Amino acid sequence: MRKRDRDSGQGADAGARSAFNYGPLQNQLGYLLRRAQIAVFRDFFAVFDEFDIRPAQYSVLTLIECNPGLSQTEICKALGIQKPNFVPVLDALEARGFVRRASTPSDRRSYALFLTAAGQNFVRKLHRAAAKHERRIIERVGVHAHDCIFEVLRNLASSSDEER
Amino acid sequence: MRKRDRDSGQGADAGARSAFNYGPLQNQLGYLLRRAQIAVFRDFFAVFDEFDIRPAQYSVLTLIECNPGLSQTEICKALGIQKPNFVPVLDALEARGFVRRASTPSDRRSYALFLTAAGQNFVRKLHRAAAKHERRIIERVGVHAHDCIFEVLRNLASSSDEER
DNA sequence: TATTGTTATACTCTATAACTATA
DNA sequence: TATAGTTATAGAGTATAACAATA
Repeated sequence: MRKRDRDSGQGADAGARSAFNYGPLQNQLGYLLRRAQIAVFRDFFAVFDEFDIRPAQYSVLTLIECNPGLSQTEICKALGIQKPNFVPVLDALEARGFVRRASTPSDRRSYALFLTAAGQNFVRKLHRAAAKHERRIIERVGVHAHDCIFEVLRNLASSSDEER
Repeated sequence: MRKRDRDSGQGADAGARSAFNYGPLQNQLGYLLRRAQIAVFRDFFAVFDEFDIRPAQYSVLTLIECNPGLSQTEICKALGIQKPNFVPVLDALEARGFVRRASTPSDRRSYALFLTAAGQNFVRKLHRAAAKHERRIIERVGVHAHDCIFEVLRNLASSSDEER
C-alpha cells in the first residue's frame, strides 16, 4: 500500500511530500537538527554495519589515534562523555584489541590511551568507510551547502563548550 | 612517536580553545550534527524548564494543534516515533489535561487526538518560549546562516522519509 | 487476514552518588 | 583535600514481539 495521500488526489503534490502540517516546528532549528541527525546516523549505521562500530566508538578511536597518550578524563572532556559512561565503551574497545590502557609512571591513578597496531589498522578502514559515507551526503546536498553548513554547525556546537 | 607535548607550558593557546586534535571528525557531518544538536537542545531545556516539557512532548502538542483529529499511528508516522513508545508520552499529556483521546465512530479501534482548551492555551505559551529560544540561536549564528542551514537540514531530514 | 492501541521487555544512552587508590 | 578511574544505579530513548478489540 502506498502512503495514503490523505488530502485527496492532487497531482500537484506529486512528490508524495508528507501530508502533515508541522506548523512552527518547520522553522525551529532544534527539531530539524534532530531529524537531520537521525537521518545521517541512519546512513552511518548502514556503512559501518560490517565493522560493528557505533558513532561514539568511532569518535573515541579517532581521538585516541590523533592524540595518543590522552587520559580517560581528557577523552571524556573532548567528546562530552561522562566518565562513568566511558568505562564500558573503553572496555569493549580494549577487549577487541584496538586500544591499550598504558599505566603512566608520573601519575599512577591515570592511564595513557593508545591504539594497538590492530587498532591503527582498523581505524584506517573506518576512515575509508566514513569518507564513503561523507561522499554520499555531499552528493545529496551539494558541495557548497556542505561547506556552508559546517561553519554554522561548528559555531553552534562550540556554544556548549563555552559554559564549562 | 611524540609523548604528550600538548601540555608543556603553553600561554600561546591563550583563548583556551580546545587543545584536542579532532582529525577527520572535524570534517564529518554526523559528528558535528550531533554536537550541534546537543548544544541547541541544551538551550531548549533551559528555556522550557519552567514548563516541564521535553522536545518530543512539544512536537507532539504542536502536531496535534496543527492537525486536530489525527490518530496515534499518524502522529507516530509524522514524528518518527514507534507506536508502543508513544503511548506513555500521550498518557502523560492526557494526565496533565492537555490532550484528549476522542473515540471515533467510524473506526472504533482508533482515537482522534485533540488539544483541550488548557492544552491550546499551554501550547501557545510554549510557542512563545520556542520563539525566544530561536531568536537566541539566530542572534548567535546570524540570520543568513540560519536561513541557509534550514534548506540543507530539511534536505537531509527528508532522506529518511523516502525509505518508508 | 490486517490494523489500532496496548503491554511487556530489552537494550542503549545518559546522569549522579559514592567508592578506591592515588596525589 | 582533591583527582582518576571505577561501580552501582536510575532515568530517558528506542526497538521488537505479541495480545485484545476491531476492521
